[in-house]
Amino acid sequence: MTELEASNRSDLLPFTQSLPMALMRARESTMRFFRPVLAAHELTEQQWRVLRALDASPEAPEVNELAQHTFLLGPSLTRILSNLSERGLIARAPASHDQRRAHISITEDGRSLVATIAPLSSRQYEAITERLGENRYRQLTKLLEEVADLRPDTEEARP
Amino acid sequence: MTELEASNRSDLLPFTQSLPMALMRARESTMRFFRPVLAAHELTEQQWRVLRALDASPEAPEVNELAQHTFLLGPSLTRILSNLSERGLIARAPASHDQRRAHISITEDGRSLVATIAPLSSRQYEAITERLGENRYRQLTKLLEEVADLRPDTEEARP
DNA sequence: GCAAATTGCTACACACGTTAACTATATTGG
DNA sequence: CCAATATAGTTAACGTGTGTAGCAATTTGC
Repeated sequence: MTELEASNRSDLLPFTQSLPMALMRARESTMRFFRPVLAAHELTEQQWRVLRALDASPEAPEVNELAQHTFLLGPSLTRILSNLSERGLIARAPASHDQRRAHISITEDGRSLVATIAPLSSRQYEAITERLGENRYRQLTKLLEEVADLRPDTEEARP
Repeated sequence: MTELEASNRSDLLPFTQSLPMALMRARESTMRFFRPVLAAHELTEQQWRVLRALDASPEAPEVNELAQHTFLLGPSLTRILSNLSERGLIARAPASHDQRRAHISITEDGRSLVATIAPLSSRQYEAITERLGENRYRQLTKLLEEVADLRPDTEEARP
């Protein structure tokens, strides 16, 4: 036991048992599998998520829709789309009936990049699943979904 | 099934089953419990981790040691310590035998802030544990530790 | 001893998460 | 019709993660 863990004046959980911390470290570990693959193609994980979503989408979605499917917030997505657009991996087309909206589509360059990275990415997933075991993997994703659905009830100050 | 999930040209997992995504969303959910508490005192989660670690430490640790215990990176910790120092919540003292090192300690103001927030934080942990059930909670933290210990084996280019 | 390598920490660049403000376009109500 | 409101998206500001580079103090190896 180290010095820092020895005392606990404030009656708090040690860090290793703190759920947010444990989640962050676990995510960090899994990302260590993927980051090298993506970095080799100058992509961040979020950029990759966007490309992957667009590649899988049969039609060009609007920004809002894309944000929901990639779990990105508007401002982040705006930046990511600017970046990907400059690199010619995606394209934007204004909606005909509503000038506020824009349809985002993946370009041929974008598609071939996805096709290049996809198998490498899959291999990393397989590596993780193997090490963890399919049972534990399924167990974990199930628990994570439950946690993701948790909401604080003390939403005071609701107008 | 939505449009984006319908097709999957690249043979990849849908987003909701991607482990890094699931971990991120789960963390996001848990943080929704704590953020209001910390925000009320102008603290970020990382700043709170540092204060909590210092409060629990019997002696003033060096920056390196503190980084390990809070799972923060050096550059991040540097910024956080500057911030907390300006606010008078921590103090730095150069090590006597090695001028590169510095010992970080929590001030009385810092301690009283921790004492104020700690019970509120604990209440949020209890809320999460209750909703999830103690069994699931333990199960989850155990799995997360296993995942956190995963390392990619394909560390090519090892000098 | 003193140059070379190492260590502890900081600075900087780039990207994302979050919140709030802002612009431009559409829609609604009187 | 036109003002008031709502919506889609962007911009701005701040803090953090990651990676790289840098500086100063210390240790090492000859």
